[in-house]
Amino acid sequence: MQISPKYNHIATEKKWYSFWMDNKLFNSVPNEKEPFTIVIPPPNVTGLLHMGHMLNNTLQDILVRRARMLGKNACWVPGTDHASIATEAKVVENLKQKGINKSDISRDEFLKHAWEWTEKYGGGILEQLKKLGCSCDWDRTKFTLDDDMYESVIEAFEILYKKDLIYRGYRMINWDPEAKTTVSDEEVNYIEEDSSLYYLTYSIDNSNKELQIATTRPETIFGDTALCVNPKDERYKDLIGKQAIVPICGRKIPIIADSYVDLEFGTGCLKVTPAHDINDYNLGLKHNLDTIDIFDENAALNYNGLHYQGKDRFVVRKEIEFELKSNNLLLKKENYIHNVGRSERTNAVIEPRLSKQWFLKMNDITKPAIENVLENENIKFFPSKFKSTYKYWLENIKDWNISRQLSWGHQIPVFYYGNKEEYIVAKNKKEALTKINSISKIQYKEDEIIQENDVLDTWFSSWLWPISVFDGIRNPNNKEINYYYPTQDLVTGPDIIFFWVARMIISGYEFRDEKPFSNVYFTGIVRDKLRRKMSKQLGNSPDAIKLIEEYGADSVRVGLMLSSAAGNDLLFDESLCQQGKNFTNKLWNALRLVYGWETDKNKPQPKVNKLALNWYNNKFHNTLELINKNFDNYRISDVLMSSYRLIWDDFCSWLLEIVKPDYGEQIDLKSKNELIKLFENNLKILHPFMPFLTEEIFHNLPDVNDSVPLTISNWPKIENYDQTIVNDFETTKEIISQIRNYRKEKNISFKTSLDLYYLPNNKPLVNIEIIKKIAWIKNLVESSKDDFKMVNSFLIKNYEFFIPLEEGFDKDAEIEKLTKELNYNESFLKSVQNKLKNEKFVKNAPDAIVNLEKQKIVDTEQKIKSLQKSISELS
RNA sequence: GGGCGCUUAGCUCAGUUGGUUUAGAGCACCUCGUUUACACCGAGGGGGUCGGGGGUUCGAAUCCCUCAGCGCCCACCA
Repeated sequence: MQISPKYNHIATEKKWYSFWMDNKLFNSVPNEKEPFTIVIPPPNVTGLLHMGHMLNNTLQDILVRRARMLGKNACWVPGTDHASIATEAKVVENLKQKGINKSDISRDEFLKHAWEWTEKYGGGILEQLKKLGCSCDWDRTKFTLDDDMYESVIEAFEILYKKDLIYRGYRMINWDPEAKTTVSDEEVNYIEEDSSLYYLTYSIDNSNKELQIATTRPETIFGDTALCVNPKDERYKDLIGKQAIVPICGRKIPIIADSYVDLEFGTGCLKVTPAHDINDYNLGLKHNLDTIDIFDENAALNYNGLHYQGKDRFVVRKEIEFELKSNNLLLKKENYIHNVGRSERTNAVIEPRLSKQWFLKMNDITKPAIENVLENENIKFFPSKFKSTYKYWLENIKDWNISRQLSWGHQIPVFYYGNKEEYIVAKNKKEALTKINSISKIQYKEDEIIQENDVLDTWFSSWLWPISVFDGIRNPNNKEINYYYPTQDLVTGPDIIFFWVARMIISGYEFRDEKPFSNVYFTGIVRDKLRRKMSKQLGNSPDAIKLIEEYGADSVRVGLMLSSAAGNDLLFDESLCQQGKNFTNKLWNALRLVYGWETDKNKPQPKVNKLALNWYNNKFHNTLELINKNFDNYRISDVLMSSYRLIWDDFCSWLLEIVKPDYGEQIDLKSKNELIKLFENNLKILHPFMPFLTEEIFHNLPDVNDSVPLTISNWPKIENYDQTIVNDFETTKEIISQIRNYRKEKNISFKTSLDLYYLPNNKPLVNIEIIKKIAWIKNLVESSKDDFKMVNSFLIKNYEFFIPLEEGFDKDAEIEKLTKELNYNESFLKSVQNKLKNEKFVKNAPDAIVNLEKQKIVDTEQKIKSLQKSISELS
């Protein structure tokens, strides 16, 4: 059998993913082993895989695969989120195209459409994650609107309601007059727009005085319920407490004082419209003002708008400007630029609007979330800098508005009866009816009670995710939740630290009195080379699946991980995938090389091989120690880079080159067996990053025992290694580099054998056999300087080596080179000597540091001596 | 406006609680090389006064102050 010269990632990935699935290698059930659990941040059910998902899920897969190899019971729970706002928007849009208006159909009909949509487009993202190689336990796949998940959310609402943590109250929300729905703060874009500032005149009751105010919204005067000035403003002091008359409508409103008003802005006098501005609303609350709503759901004026009733607010703005002007009530109009909130979806100008909403009291339940992250580190953040963001939010936490005026989601389990202001909380209508009739004098019929129309904020189901996927809300003592909870790692973006991470921590302690996870790894945002966020509009986001198809999943994974420190943005460029692909090519060819070797069972192991293999084994465990440490600190990019260099440089460029038999020669059995073992270990540490390629190579290694697939094999155990062997080999590399450099400078072919001379007082070099083989050294001659005319010398650490000169070398250039080096060493020596002359240094610095400096002097003096000799020799 | 953070080689970033010679890596770049694993390669090389200034210290990329530039989050001035 032959190994294909090119690695076929398409066929290989398909083959191994099926193999892993068929053998249920990713499945997990509670057992006696230590659990390692990750719950996926559930992507939008109808979403498609983008670069952010790729980064995030690659990381999770790396952590899960390593945990599995460490012998833990690894369980990665996949699933999707119903994403109420986004999905409902898509469904509404789709219906619109079919000529159906959401407001014309019943809730049940709408939900039917929404489910059809979800079934048609849902779950695609999970299939894409399989292409990436994600080792989720797919039998555990959850969707936030599955019956059991739905019930968990309703149960959680009930529990919190019983604890008196949920209440109904007013809140100013963002109203999209075009879509006729509320939109969340996140869906409002504030854009700087040209506008006008109108200066209006209000007359004062029982006085001939007038007052000027500045406003961008003259059409809202119908909702005015006060004028407000700063109490320190001398101009208006005498007017405070008097009544002003609203232009056109003639209503009397109080003139109040509040330090909120900026003396410098406009006229220093503000008109207060509590129904249509959040700041005015707060002023209204503080000063007990009336609230007059002047708009209907289209943001046209209602009956409060008098003769403007039925006209759109922007039409009214123009017409009222004319009316005010003709009545001499418009003093002036200035150009003005300010931020206008527009709906992300319809681009309509958002109207702030007062509305009844449901809230969760947050202040009472955040204490453990603060203590366990900030005071003790029961939950660790990587990087830890996000702790300050987290802290700031928790310390300034506001009650959570959990209701959304949508249909797609968990319908709030509140049932109204009687005057529709009375309500109870129940799991369903039947239970609600029983409850109501047991407390009410009147006996209601089923059609006389109405369930709250609103659904819960999507995050209200997400915050329960680590608990609800194991059914820990409904059955708090079931076997699964007790085994898998708390989970170990959470991998997510810092953009949802408040929406999701903090709330999961809060809910974990609230519902289970236990953290939801031990570590949070924050990824950065994937950007393009120009640091722009990847977005559909810009079209700068590569097609994730196309990348996988072109480069292979392993190459893309490596590309993503090469430069992704926790919390750092990833500046993605396809060249990163190319680098990943080059690495797969390198590994594939290492396999091809080893695969092609013929073995001689009777050949004794050459000393060179023994030295090299022993070195690599030590180097491997030295690096493995670093890798394990970096894994523990979630320095995943560093892990990959260490592995990359270990395998490319140390394994391929050094070890394989040394052990590689000469043309026509065979390799001895012992070397080959040892090498295969080392190769296998390399594959293991790479497996979490490159699962497909490593599994494929592993099964193709000659004479390997591959009865256990790499995916469930054991992570290499650290063996004691000898640091001096590792260090000595570094010296060896340097010497070989110097010899190569010498050849290059002197234009000597690498095939030409050289003699290498060394001084008798040199310490013997352990790896001299390797130097001879790799650097093509014919003879190693112990010598004294008098023996030969020296042409070049190179000094590495404490060793001195010489190569005899050919005829006709450039003597002056050689002297110049040596003199340059001499000068450097002399000035270096001086600086070290000065340091040691400093009594304070010698007194205060630790002995180890001082000794180090002393050693520097010894070494440098020796170098200088040798350089001086060489120069005089040449002159 | 309030809060948090960043600034180290052309680019992306390490630098583990101040001390291992002259601050590291990957990529990119330059030179040479098609040798039977790999040109998706090999060998070699150049490149940084650690954003500016000041301070603490025997010693600062690392700690403090200050200035400059950049980024993110929250609020969103009528």
